[in-house]
Amino acid sequence: MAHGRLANSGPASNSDSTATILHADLDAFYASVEQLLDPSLRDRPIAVGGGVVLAASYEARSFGVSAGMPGWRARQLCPGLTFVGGHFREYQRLGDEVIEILGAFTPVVERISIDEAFLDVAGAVHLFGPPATIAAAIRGRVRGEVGLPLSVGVARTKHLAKVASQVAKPDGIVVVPPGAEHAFLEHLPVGLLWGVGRVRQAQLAGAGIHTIGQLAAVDGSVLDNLVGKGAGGKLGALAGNIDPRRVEAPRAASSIGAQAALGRRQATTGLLHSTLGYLADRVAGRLRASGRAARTVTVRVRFPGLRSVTRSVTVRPAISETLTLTERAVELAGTALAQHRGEREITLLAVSVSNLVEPACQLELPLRSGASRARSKAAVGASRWLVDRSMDGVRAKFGRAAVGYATVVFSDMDRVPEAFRELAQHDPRSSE
DNA sequence: TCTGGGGTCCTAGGACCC
DNA sequence: TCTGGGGTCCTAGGACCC
Repeated sequence: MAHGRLANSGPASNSDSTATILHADLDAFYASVEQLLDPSLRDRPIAVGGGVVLAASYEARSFGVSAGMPGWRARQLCPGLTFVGGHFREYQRLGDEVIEILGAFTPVVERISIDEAFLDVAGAVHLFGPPATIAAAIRGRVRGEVGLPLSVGVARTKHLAKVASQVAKPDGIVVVPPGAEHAFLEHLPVGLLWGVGRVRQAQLAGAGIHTIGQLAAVDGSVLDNLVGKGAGGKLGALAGNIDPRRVEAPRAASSIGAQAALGRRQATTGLLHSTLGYLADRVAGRLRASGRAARTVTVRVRFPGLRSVTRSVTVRPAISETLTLTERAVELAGTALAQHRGEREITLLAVSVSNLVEPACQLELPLRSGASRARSKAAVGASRWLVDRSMDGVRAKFGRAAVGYATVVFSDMDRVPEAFRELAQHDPRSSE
């Protein structure tokens, strides 16, 4: 690193310009947990996953193996690679333990995924010392009590703290003292900025922009033309270190979805019904558990070659009934497929709901005389909702498999471990 | 032989309203 | 007769994040 590791930020002042934002990020989390659980895997190139690499140990990364890579490609790059199945419940448990340790230093913790969180330690320096000292103490406790390597970035803003923790990896601390921000960022690659992925990195590289310093020097309108207006403004602010976001409590999710990879399959009516039924069942269940209903339903159909289309519909009243969601999803998938008749096979189906609202009172059953179509529709909705609620209750006691709609119970969609689906939801509120 | 599951945010065009 | 401007909502797609 051009700027090395700034292990010391000097004595902390109590002024507003002190860097008190920490970003704590577990290193190669899934892979590190596997190496923790099975000592024979330590110091060896391993990957969690199978068809796709979910996480790679640093030993594997040195061969070029990285998360998201197809399994066959990873084996090509690293012939000695060991694949491990994945202990998803352990990931959740150990991730929670780490977050608990963070909470011992400050209540201002914003968990943003299973393995990383922001902290603002402004109110904790009197108890625990300067931020750099707190960062070191956190790392020590996580290493000692949980057994996992954690990297920490310390800076004045969240975004900068996150960049710093990436620079600190593996297993390090980087402190960016106030005033040193521009020097710190100048020679770092643009890809370290939040919001710069493969595509934008390539766009920027095409314009000769490789470092954050170069990006900060670019005129705003030029940047807008390069990567689009919204992204351009954001990137400019980030590169120029104007980033006022605070550490905050997690919000409720604004969408809920589920998907299932199918391999290559003929899009038969039977496949559509069973798969969409299964997915709608998962989504609607979580929707009801959150006490909300959805106005917008979206279905995604993916074809070979990762080409995908989405179809969505916005309805009123909002829905949370499994069968109603299934019907909308089947209709949408039908529309999408009718518009892509050339496609013989599909590789994935996804159902998601958004536009989430507080449900209207579900128990008003308009069952009096002369049921109009609207009224009978409402009655169907209400009775479906009651059936769903009683199934939710049974499942809460006896597990998902205890009861369900026939197409769902008999579908073969549980190839993906339930624990992985639960983990992927990573709803930060669930582990308070 | 391009793969897993779960999300967020942004854009652009069109419908529709005043 | 069809011109102005502004706003909201909806749909489809895409980049990005873990």
